[in-house]
Amino acid sequence: MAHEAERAALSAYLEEKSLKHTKQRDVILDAFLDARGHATSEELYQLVREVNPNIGYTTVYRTMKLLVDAGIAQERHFDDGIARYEIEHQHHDHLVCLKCGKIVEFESPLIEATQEQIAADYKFVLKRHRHELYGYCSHCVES
Amino acid sequence: MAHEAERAALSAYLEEKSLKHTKQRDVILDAFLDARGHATSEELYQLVREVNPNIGYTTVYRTMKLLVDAGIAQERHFDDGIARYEIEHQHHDHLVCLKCGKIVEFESPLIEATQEQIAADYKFVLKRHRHELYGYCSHCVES
DNA sequence: TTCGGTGCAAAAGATTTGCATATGT
DNA sequence: ACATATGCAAATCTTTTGCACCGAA
Repeated sequence: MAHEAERAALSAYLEEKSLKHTKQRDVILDAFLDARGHATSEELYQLVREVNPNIGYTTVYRTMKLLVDAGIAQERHFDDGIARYEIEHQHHDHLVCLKCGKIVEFESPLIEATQEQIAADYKFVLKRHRHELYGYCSHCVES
Repeated sequence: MAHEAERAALSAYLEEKSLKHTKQRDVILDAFLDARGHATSEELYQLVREVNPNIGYTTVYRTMKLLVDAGIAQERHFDDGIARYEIEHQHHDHLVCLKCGKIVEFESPLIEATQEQIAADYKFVLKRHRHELYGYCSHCVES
């Protein structure tokens, strides 16, 4: 069975908070991890229903919120205003294709450093950031 | 009367598209320009009603969409998911205070250049970007 | 047995749309 | 006159909440 690290993280969080370990939470965690990031609530709901059609929308929302609190998932809003979830990991930003919707992650230490400098200039204590580049991917530019 | 440039731009756009020049559109344009950016639809609606209480929510939304199409306004979504409008201008990004909501604009040619480089690396043709730094402003850090 | 969890339906908040009426051109 | 604009109310869309019932510990 895959996803051991995240399963363990979830179990630890549930135990710490005296919350319960349910099969719905397992199914949703699996769906989220299988989706490999950037899945919307709707997409997760569909994936989850393939495994267990009795799980409701509400539970998907509530569980994703739980995973965010547990530090396993991160919620993001791109320009369409719909929430997407990705596996929590630091220091990366996104390129989004305006035509096909493809999302590519990138990292730039230079940009990271510059952000810190800018925050310092304005006397802000930085907590997080959002950096998205929108354009057309090589495939969509040609067509 | 202020806002000549934007008024002219709106008139030109209306004429070009055979749309009509109404007093509602004037009032909303004024409210938007007076707000100096980052106003929500709700805030614009309130401002507009001070001038003319008969103007409806719908017209504010429709007119802001029109201003966006005309290239006068730009719609942005920060992390709260509510649309905010700012006067169209290039090359700037935002620092947002997580406590008091203060929004500061900044520019960084270095970051701009790096973005172009990254897009090129991934063979993306860049159209626009969003770059927001979230943290605590100097005032809120102290309290 | 006891809380927390689930699922449904209903509520909520932001934005959009249908439609009859009003108004620029 | 005619086409577009407006304002209201109702509809949408995404997400949240209330509540009775279910199930993990």
